[in-house]
Amino acid sequence: MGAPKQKWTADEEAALKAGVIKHGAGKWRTILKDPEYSSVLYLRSNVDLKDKWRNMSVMANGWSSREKSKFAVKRMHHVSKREESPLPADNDVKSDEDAVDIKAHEVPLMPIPAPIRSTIR
Amino acid sequence: MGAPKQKWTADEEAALKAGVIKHGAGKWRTILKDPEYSSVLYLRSNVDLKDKWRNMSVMANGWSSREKSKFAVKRMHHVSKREESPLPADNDVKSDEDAVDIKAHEVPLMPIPAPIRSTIR
DNA sequence: CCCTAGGGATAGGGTTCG
DNA sequence: TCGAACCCTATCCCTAGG
Repeated sequence: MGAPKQKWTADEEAALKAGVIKHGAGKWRTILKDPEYSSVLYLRSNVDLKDKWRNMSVMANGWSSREKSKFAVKRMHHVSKREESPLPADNDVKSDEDAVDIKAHEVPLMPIPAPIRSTIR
Repeated sequence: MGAPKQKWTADEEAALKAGVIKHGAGKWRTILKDPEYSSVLYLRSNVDLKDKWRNMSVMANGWSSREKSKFAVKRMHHVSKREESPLPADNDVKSDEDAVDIKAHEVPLMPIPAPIRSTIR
């Protein structure tokens, strides 16, 4: 196994971000073929770009973290949810009231030239 | 309180091992859906199988309880920038250094039928 | 056939509990 | 303190649709 998992480097993320700004989100193959970024992203496939962008977008949305202060931690183990319950009655109250601190990204994570996508699939 | 942690039984371990022999390591979902093992492993998730296999593998790898180098694990967050140079001279040539000297087990711990990892990413 | 979007599975690090 | 069991999620895989 040469590369079990290729972690994205900061350079690659920057190149992807720049590529999206230049060509637009969704134009993965175009970004990949741009000689400006191909030198950095040549290890990645168009699908990789898509996946990474999805992940970055999710992170930007809500950090939804679990790193709470030691206070107000009601994260205790519950009863066994093993036992194969057909009903997902698993109501885990996360109740995050944390203030989502914006990372102050100089680049908006979803520029998207023109999302002609009106109909939600 | 109930069962915070479900210890693996010998039956489950045997089923897991058999499943890996039959379907290959990494095919956790496939093993789980195999009716041959689902009767034993139905309490486990595919992630559980993966985790357990990891533990078993670690055990098999030569575990010296001896006083070895305990230099520890000063693992600071060091951004492993295995950055690729503009010259594609580096092709991730990771030779297998694993001298898998499995002798104590009749079952190889990594059979892996066929990693379809052929296409360069 | 190639590409993209999306869902789902896997790998590996981190955390918790005994 | 350490390890087994469990959690989190970035990355990878598979497939439908265009």
